[in-house]
Amino acid sequence: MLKKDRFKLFLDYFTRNFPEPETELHYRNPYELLVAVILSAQCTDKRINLVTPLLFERFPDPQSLAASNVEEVFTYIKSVSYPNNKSKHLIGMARMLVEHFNSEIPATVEELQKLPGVGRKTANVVVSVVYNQPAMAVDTHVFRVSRRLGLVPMTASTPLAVEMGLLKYLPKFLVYKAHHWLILHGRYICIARNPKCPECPLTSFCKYFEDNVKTGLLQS
DNA sequence: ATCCCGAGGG
DNA sequence: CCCTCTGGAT
Repeated sequence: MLKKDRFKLFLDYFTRNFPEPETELHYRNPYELLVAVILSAQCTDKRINLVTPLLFERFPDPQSLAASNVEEVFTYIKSVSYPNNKSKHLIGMARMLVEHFNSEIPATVEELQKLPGVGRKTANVVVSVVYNQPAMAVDTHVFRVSRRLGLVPMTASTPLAVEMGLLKYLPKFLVYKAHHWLILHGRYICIARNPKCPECPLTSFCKYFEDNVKTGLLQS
């Protein structure tokens, strides 16, 4: 099956069933989104939403965060994954924002990636959500699901390669939604181990299903 | 036990 | 490329 057709079937299904997917992270401005996304690595959005209200009350802007220290920030985020690393990242990020970016959140992936704790995935989420750019953030779900479905070639072995492969076929106005759709599918159906192929609505065009399950080599 | 919308360092 | 960071929910 041609990639173009796989994309069409994928987009049609989710457009019909999940027309308006949204970020579950709570935020009120670009600064808060950036902080929330940095915290969200290897952690559920619900857990992040539990700690950000107090965190944002104490540190409402980059200046207040930059003036603090890792020990204090740690006390606010100790219940999320990697609180030590993330405290350092948040302080370093805030200080760079104040010193080099006039305390404003950069609008390009390149500039965002200069910030401590901000990799390509986080940068893509920020420009996508805050600045409405057609950027595809490739996390573990997007990476795995895109490859299984056959939306990108198996030779796309890095997040960047998957990102480029997806952008090549996705209409710009659907990039943001496709990101959430791939995550939804990866979280609830196309899970990492023992994907729930029997309940999957996309097996008619899924490459993983075609290559593994359909032939009977894998049972799930 | 396994998984959560990763990033930095070696 | 691999390793480490590291808490909570299920």
